[in-house]
Amino acid sequence: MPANNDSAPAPRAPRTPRERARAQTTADIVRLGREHLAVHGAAALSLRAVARDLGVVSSAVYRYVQNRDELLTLLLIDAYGELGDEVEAAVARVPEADFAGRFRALGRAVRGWAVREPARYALLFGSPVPGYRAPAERTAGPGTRVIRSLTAIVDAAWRAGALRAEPEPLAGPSAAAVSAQLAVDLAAIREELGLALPDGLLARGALVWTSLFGAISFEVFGQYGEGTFAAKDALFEHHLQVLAGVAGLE
Amino acid sequence: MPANNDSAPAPRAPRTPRERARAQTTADIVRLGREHLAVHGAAALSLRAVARDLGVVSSAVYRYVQNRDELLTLLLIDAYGELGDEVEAAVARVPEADFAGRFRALGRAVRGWAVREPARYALLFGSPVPGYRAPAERTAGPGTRVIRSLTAIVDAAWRAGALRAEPEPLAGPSAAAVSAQLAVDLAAIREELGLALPDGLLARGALVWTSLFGAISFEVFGQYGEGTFAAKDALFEHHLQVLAGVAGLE
DNA sequence: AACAATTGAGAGCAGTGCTCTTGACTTTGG
DNA sequence: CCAAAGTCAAGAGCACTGCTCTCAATTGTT
Repeated sequence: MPANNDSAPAPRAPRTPRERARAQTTADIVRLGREHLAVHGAAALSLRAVARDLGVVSSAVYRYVQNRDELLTLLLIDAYGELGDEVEAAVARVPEADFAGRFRALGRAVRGWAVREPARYALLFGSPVPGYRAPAERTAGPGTRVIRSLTAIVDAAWRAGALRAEPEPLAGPSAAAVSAQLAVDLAAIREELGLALPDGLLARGALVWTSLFGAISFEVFGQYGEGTFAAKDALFEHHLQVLAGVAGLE
Repeated sequence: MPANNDSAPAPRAPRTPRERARAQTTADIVRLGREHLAVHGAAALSLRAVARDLGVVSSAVYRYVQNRDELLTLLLIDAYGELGDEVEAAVARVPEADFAGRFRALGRAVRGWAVREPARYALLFGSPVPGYRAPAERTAGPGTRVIRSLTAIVDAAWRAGALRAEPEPLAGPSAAAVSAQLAVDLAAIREELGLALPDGLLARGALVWTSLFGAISFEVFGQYGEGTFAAKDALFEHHLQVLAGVAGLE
């Protein structure tokens, strides 16, 4: 698990043996929960089943985890962390100046993890689990690592003057529909992420971002149909290529 | 509910009063199920709750619906039907020759329905309900109406020679990754949908297709964050504009 | 060693999907 | 017209879920 961004009474390195044992049990619960999640899916995640696997009665688990939702939150953070680690590592493996290459590496990393961990991917990017609301204060940090990586790549390309062409400004044929609110919202995002990208490229970045996850979700969630489509790798590579162009990279 | 594409012992117009009563009760169950689905989500859909609303004991519902999965399937078909109706109507409202306009109308129709019916959208395009497998023989027909509409638009534009430019062939910079299998798969799709589009445009169509749903899913599933982003309409219009360009329309 | 905090077990409540039996009702055939 | 056949709702019951509460035992600390 990666560094969890403070906030909340962050439990630090356990000193007493009690704290050590407690941390160990909690980690075991998360580990078993992760396994159940991977096998049976989020909505079927059962605290009682985890307790059985832990060799303990169900009520005992509630000593370590407030309720089912809290376990889901722990698993959410856990998954965000693993995905973030893999994506950042994959991006770092490509030379800093190869912006399109870095983008493709990011896309492949996300897809690779998603295909390997469909249930956990569904927890992060699929339809929300009914009745569960992720606490923003705990998931916002780890949950934005991938989008930060993506925008960092595009922004670096922009600053380096390596963007293929200036895309059409936001006010184009559908100028009437483009509200001033959008410029305000984009400015807020630019501020928050410390970017230099102009509006048009920022909006295109959002499209590339959602498109990437749309393509992956279609594959992971089986919308392509069962086995009818075999060349998913090749199609995804094609999509990465086109999306890089949409972002202005290349 | 729209025409359900035969297959299965399609129950025709009920003659006897028994059949009439039975059909009425089944329709009531679907209606109540739809309401529960819209309010509480798919995974929380409870046959017992539907029975309560129907003013009947839980076991009685099993006379009309085999099990929870069957009700889910009925709701799936119901939702596909409604979405398909709305999309086709929206597309038909735009002149046949305005290909880009038809595409945008399709996108807006899908998004409008999705925002209005998030739980049902999630049932169709979100993460799969654990333990539930949609029976392909019953959902394949109604489930492909939107993609058929989309490909029909692009294909018509192609046949009319109205595609802005010939996009790069599939074998580009990432030629090595583009397998022969992809050409085979694309040919199968072209055959099945009766299209004339060349490989490159077909692949781009798939990207546009998944991108559209990626953008909508991000909005519907709340990945944008709560209220932090207000100009979703304008951003979506921008995305439609860019995606039309990706498809080769304009 | 004594104390207090922590922990696990167990019972219990309310909910779920689903099955089976039972009794009543409706439709149909002779 | 009446009985057989078909249909239906109700209820009990099983196994599962999340979660709470009490009680006893363990365990670390003083």
